[in-house]
Order: sequence, then structure tokens, then C-alpha cells
Amino acid sequence: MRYSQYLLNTVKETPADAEVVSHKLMLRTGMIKKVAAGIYSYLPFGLRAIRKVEQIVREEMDRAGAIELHMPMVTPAELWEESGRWQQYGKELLRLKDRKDGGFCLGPTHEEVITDIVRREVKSYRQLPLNLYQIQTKFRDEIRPRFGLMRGREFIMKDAYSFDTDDAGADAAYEKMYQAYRRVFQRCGLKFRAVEADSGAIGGSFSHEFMVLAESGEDAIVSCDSCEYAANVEKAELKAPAGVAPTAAADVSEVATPNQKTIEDVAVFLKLEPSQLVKTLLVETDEEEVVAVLLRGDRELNPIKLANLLGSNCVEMASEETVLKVTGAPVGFAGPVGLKVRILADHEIGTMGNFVVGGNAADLHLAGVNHGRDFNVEQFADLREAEAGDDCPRCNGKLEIWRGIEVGHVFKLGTKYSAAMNAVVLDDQGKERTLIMGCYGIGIGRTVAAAIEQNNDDNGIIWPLPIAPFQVLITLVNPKDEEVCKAGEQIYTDLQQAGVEVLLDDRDERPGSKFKDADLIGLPLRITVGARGLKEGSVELQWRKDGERRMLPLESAVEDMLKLVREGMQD
RNA sequence: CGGGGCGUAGCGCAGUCUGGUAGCGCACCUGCUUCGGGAGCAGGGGGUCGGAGGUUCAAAUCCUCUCGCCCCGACCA
Repeated sequence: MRYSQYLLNTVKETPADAEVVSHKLMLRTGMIKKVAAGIYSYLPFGLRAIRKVEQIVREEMDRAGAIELHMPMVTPAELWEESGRWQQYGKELLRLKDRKDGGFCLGPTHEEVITDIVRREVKSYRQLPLNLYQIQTKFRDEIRPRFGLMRGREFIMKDAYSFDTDDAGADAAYEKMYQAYRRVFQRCGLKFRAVEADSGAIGGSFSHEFMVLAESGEDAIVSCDSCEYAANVEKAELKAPAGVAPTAAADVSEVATPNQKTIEDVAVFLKLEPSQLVKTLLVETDEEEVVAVLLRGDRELNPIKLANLLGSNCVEMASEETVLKVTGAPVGFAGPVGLKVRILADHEIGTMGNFVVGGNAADLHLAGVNHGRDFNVEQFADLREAEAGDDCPRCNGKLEIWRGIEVGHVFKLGTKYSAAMNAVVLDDQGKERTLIMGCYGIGIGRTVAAAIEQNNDDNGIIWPLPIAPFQVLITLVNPKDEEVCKAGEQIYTDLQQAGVEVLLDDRDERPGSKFKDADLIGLPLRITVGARGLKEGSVELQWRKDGERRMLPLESAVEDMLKLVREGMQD
């Protein structure tokens, strides 16, 4: 491609509403253009990167035995009513009416549609196992789209769905996808972790997320420093600490704590460490039950663990009014002694004694409190959020915390949709069996964003070779110089004929601007053709990665480049 | 949905308080010079000041309503 005939407008200034580096760089390089909140056009340069990732995904899906199809983006309400998600899905599901007033929605995911296809097409166990995938535009009316392609409302996703008659088959399908995902992200040149995840509202028995490690990631993940354990913090299990509560000492004593509402305040006020306090959180379930949860003062509640324990869809912190009603005190002074609601406690509380809690009255705390004697805990459980340095739940290692961008998610779904939608086949005994499903997603645009997030410097993007929009950039320092032009064009043509994707910067611009643009758009390999080098019969090769330059003899330049591209693609 | 902020040229912004010729930088077009790390000079094009209504001799500026966007929070396969 000739730059002079291409649409690739770069911008020096960073658009004001970009927060994260990948968004900034995608805007500055004109990869994407916002059309509405969370909705983008992919301009040619951006589209090329998207296509690269799509192609890698396609190849790995095919290799794993999945088959590509394409489903509609607009899907009828009936299917969603059948699975129950027409009601369950909130405002994220963008609902529409057609001219005949029929209900439709823009597909945020396609379990219903695929299940409908398979129940119609597949009648016999002999047609299984089956794994079908598509690469398609999805729409989720996110409350707050942000970070460019990282969290859009409209986005490109690869979604695959597996169908099996038994658990062993379903597990094998899951494992195949898990391995395919590892290959995809490896091939994209990304540093990532596959972590255990909460399976959330989509249901199902187990699930892994593929996280690209990046500071700007929206998720926190833990990984063990000595074994393979890795999990989303939402899911990260924690061992119950060893040890028993110390013997209860003196009686409970009341301590005046005027206006000391937070754990920090109280700890400073009483000259104690936050870890010597116990905090009492009042939460409300979606069935409007209020529950008290006890945690060590310096710990954070993991609401997902609590929701799972309570078998509730979601739990929320109780409102100020509720707290006042239940404890008789304003927020900040809740404590377990004398409370009339269910009391749950994190395992750690079991090893604590003679601690400080809220006094259920304004400006009052209680010291020397012990569970069992002063109040009863209904159940001890793993309820707190993992922190760096916590013990690994699987071995003797310690947990580290990373931030990650979720680029892929694999779920074992089980029969949630097949049962609701009556997707069954006959087995070899002629008996009906409900299909066991798995679903597997990859955010294509998000993967591109994550790649940029992970590969950039002050000057711009540093594309990993396998997903770079072009593999090579040839810069003609002065396109008006006949020699320069001739040499550059020759290399350009030869490389293209050898199948290399080349961008030829033949623009009549000053060299300085061209070099700046070259850094910004970040193509991995760069050849600079200038009069200076040509005098010695050579051109300059530079890697964007490390800036390392060396001269290549004109005669062997094409050959040398071909070798580098091939080697680079195999990494 | 709660709190905060912003809508003026393609992008980044000033002008709004205190009403009176719509401005600056980048980008774009023309010419000359320049040419291996975002050149200089000269000239030029581009705006219903988010929209509607109102106040006024006069509104980007004041008032009312409305739409959109951004940030923080809650939420999230």
C-alpha cells in the first residue's frame, strides 16, 4: 500500500476524552473514529489489525475442530423468552420493535440462537460432538462505555458454542477451547494469564478468563508465586487461617468514640491497628433480607463470595435508613452484639478474640468482645477479598496481584439453555438426552486494544508482528530523488510479491514528520531508503521494538527482510 | 441511576462572569524557500457558537426547557 494513496491521518494532539494509552493511540493513528458513545467506525488501518486477530482466531478455532457459521445480529424476543433471559437481562439488552410491533433485540451473545439452530438440525448423537463459532458484531447497551474499544457498546466478538451428550465430552470440548485460546493469545504476542473465574449470571459450572496483563486493566487477578493457581479476585479462594481464638479476657467494655465512623478513625482514636478491629457490614440481598457480615478491620468484603454463599443474585450494602433501623445507630457504629439479623463471619474472625466492634449506638464501640460469648456467628466462611501476600489456596506459595484486561472467557454451561429450550438428541439407546453446552468468547477489538496497551512507548504503538496492520514500513526519505524512489519501489514490489504486507511512505513530506509518523503507527520492521545510504549501496533496517538500526546491502535487502518477517511470525 | 463537568472550524482550546465585528494553535489549500527526527515566510478556505423558546435595539454571552458527550460512583456475559 502506498501511504500517499491510503487513508491514514495521524494527529499530534491527543483527543481530550481518551483516558488509556490504547484509546489515545488508536485515535491518534486514526484506527478508529467514534460515531456515538461506545460505537466506533474502524478506519482502514484499524481494520487491518482487527482482521489480523480475527484470522488468528479463525485458524485456531478451525484447528480445534470448531466450524464457522454466522448468526443474525437482530434476534426475535421469542427465543429470549424461551430461555427466560428476556426478563432476566436488564437494560443492557437493547430491545427493538419492528413495523409489525414484534419484539426483537440486538444480540449481546447468541446462546439462544445457536441452541435453536442445533435443536432443529441435530437429532442424533452421531452428529455430535459439535462446536460452532462465529465472528460477529455484538451490542450491549453498557451503562458506561469507556476506554475506546476496551469497553464499547458495539464490539466484535468471536463466540463459539459446543454441544455434547455427556460430561466427559463437554469437558473435552472445554479443554480443547482452553488450549486453542492459549495458542491464540500466544500467537498475538501477548503476555496473559488464564485464571479461574466466577461464572456469573450466565450460569454454568466452571469457567476461565484469559487476562492480558496491563496496569490499565479493569479486573484484578491473583496468581500464586510458586504453583499454577491463578484466579480473578472475584473468585480467588482463601484458606481458613490456622489457629484458634485466644481465651476471652475481661468483660466487654464500652468505649466512647465520638464521631469516629471509619475503621481508620477508630483505630487511630484507640491507638490500635485496624487488624485488631472487627468491622460489621450490613448488606441487603435481592430478597430484601438484611445480613450482617463480620470482617477483620483491614479486610475488604468480596460481594460475589457472599452472594454465592447466600444463594442470592446480588447483594448490596444496606442503605443508611436500613442500618439505622437494624442497629439503632447511624452508619459507622454497627456491631454484632445484640443484633437481631443473621450474622456471618469471615474465617479470620474465628481466630480473633478480645476485639473491638461497633456498639450499635452513636459514638459508641465495644472492646474486649469475643464470639461465642458475646454473640453467635451463624456461619464462618471465606468472604474476604484476596490481597497480595495471602496464602495460596492450593500450595504453600503466596498470592500476587495483577491487573488484567479480560480478552477471552470460556464457560462450561451445562444444560442451562438446552434444558430451557428443549435441545435434545437420541443416544445410542434411542433415549433422549439434553445437550451439554459450553460457550467461549473472545473480544476481538479488545484484544487489539490490549495488545497496544501492552506494547507502546512515548512515541507510539509497537505492534507485535503477527497482528501488525502491515509488517514492514518503507520510508522514502526524499521521494523526489530518482535513485531513492527507484530503490524503494523495487524493494516494495519484491516484498509484496513475496507476500509481505508493506506500507510504502512515498508522501512528499519532510523526513522528520515521516519518522514521527513511523514511530506513532508502530509497524514492527522499518526500512529507510535515503540518498545517504544509497551512496554506499545500502538501506537502513530498524526494528520499532528496540530502535536498533543496521545497514542492509541493497542486493540482499529483500532476502534479509523476508527472513526476518518469517522468523518474527513464528515467535 | 446518583454526584461533578463540558458542548464555539476536522482536532485542541480562548471568548461567556461584565451582551455590541466569532478568535488562537494544529490540520487543510496556494506559492516561494527548506528537506535524515513533527520547518519558515506570505496568502487562503472552512462556523446555523449542540438544539428550541424567551429577555433585549442587539445574545456564543442573560433566563427557561431540551439533547448529546465526558469524568467519579453503583452495575456488568
